[in-house]
Amino acid sequence: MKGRQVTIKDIAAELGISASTVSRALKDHPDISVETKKAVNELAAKLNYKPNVLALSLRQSKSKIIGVIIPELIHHFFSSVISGIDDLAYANGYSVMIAQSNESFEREVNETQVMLSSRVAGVLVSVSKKTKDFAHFQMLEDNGIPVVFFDRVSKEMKMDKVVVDDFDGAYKAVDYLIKTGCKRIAHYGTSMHLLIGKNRHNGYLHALFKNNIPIDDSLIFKCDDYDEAWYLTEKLVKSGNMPDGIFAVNDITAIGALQAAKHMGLRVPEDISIVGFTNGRISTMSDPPLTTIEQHGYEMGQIAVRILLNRLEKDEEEHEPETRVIKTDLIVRDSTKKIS
Amino acid sequence: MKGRQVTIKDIAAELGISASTVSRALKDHPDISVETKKAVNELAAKLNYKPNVLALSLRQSKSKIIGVIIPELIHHFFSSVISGIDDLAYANGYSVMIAQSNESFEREVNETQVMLSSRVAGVLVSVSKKTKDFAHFQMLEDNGIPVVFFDRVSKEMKMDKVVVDDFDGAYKAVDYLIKTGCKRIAHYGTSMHLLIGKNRHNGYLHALFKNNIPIDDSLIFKCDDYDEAWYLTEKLVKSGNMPDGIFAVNDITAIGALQAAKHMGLRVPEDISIVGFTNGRISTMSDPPLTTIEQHGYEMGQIAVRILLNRLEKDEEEHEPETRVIKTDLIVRDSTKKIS
DNA sequence: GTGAATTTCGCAAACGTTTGCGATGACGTT
DNA sequence: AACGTCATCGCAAACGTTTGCGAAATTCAC
Repeated sequence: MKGRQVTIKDIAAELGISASTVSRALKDHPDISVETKKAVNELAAKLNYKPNVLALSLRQSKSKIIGVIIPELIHHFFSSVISGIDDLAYANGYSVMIAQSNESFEREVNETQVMLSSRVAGVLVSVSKKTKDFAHFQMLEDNGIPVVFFDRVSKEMKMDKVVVDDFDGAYKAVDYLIKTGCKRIAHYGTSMHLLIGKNRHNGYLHALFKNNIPIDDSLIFKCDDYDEAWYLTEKLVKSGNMPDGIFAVNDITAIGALQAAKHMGLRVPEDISIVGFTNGRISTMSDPPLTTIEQHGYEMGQIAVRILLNRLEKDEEEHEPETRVIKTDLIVRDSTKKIS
Repeated sequence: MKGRQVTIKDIAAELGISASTVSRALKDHPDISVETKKAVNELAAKLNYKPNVLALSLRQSKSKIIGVIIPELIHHFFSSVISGIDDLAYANGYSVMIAQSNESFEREVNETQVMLSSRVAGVLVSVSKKTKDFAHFQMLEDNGIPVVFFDRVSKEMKMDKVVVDDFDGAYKAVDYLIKTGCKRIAHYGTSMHLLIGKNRHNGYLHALFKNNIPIDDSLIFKCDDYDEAWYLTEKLVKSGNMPDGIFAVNDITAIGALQAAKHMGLRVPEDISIVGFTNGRISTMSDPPLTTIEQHGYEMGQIAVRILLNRLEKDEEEHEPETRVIKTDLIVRDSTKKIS
């Protein structure tokens, strides 16, 4: 059963014609007679011929593969982005090669080498938390491989990006907290060297400012996962310096805070309101279900692919980098009070 | 900036030697003098030379790409499997090409064609719910591309498989419910034409049998998602025919039941105990956190890769299909009572 | 100094495909 | 009869790499 795969030459030999004729016949070239075309197509179907894309790619020195580099596959947000990428890529005849950096800079660099080696058509990437040097991506561009960044981006890169409007999303979240009566709102945020962290932070600040609420630095924390949120929230309750609202940088963190608060005897949302960010599957599963910000990951993936494809078919010499911003939506559930 | 990529010929030309010498120098062939090797390696580093794997794969008619076909990327379980696949593949110098069938049979067939066209080294697949005909996978094998199935498999396929011990997992879950005092245990199950559904169902039955509890058909339901579980549980409570334990086929379903039960005024686990299956991220986020069965998705991915790689390096003519069964673990949380 | 052994390298073919160009033959036109 | 015009097809090169084989050049032993 260990069969070689059938090639154009096999068809040519069986039919007693040349490989070039078979090639042309298969793509309906006008130079080929109808009978020959018919014979070729029939035999090709019978032998279950599939073109060898390796040879094809080698010939025209470009492949139909889109590379994707992400920090971690298991995050719901990233898998929804990839889902969007895969669907649109598939619809356009491209395949998707994935590589997770596992938040390791070395591995991320290594993956870019692999992408280069594989001569992918282009690369979509969300950088790892540790990445502060972007030379490896520039290297891809220098070798003619377009790069489009999504979600996790950096300001200094002058390349195509598609990001979520984190500032506005954070603003909406905090503004809603205020509108529902919260006066002392904490922010559980992530590292500031990622734009995403900075922008959400600024959105938070802006909402306070717009509503004439003074900024209280003692309510702003670096805290971006479940366990940290548990610990921090527990400590806050014990300290007696409890806020009446929390805006967390992601759903996991929000739920950590939510559960800790409940565990400490607080009622959500009566005693404290909590808002997350991402609208992952888990946000509907908590008790109460979490008010959060929808990031439209699937659409983000599709847009990234579209930008890449556009650039590939344009094939221009110089390219003006573009930044696409995706609007967020506030999803109101029961971890916040209603607007009265 | 739109640069061609550096090839072995470029190095050869610049150094005034032949391409074959460069090739041999790069892989430390003994035929090449130390000085030449040094010169080649230095220039290769300077020019940032990366071998073109397309050409390489074409030459030895086999690539270093592992294809993966799955129903849906966004399921936590599948993304953890892929994570395991990717990590081990990466460690062995392979890349991973993914393709989601979106539970569509046509697309699944199509993806196998793409895999064949891409001349991948092997394919790992979890079949779609709609797949009842496996000819397209046999076609891959006939063309010399090994296939390893995981999780969603079918009995009649005589190929390599790696599955979770669903029967035993279900048994453990239900047995635990019984040991903690439940007498009337419902099963929210999935379609029986997937082995996974049948095995979990049988595990449920076996646990009842072993504990001398009569089987009550009115407690067995086809119900495998969040909304269905909500609706069904609500109906059960209203009917007054409420069970005191539920074994659900997955976490999502379990949480749907859990929330509906709470919403109807029942206490979990005092009035009703609930066990899920998968141990996804969400199972820690519900209130109370869900008792469930750990499926070891990450390990499953790694094992699938290992089976594939073994087969690739063996390269034997005839191959005896192997089935690996992964043991599950019961994860006890607070949606069930304690053993007294 | 001769022959043999050894070191170091290049030639060319091959993987499967595409494509510019030229070749062949049939046919029609003068 | 001589020519041009088509329609149909094949040759060969190219993409980047590996590798068997042979060819130089050098070294060694006598």
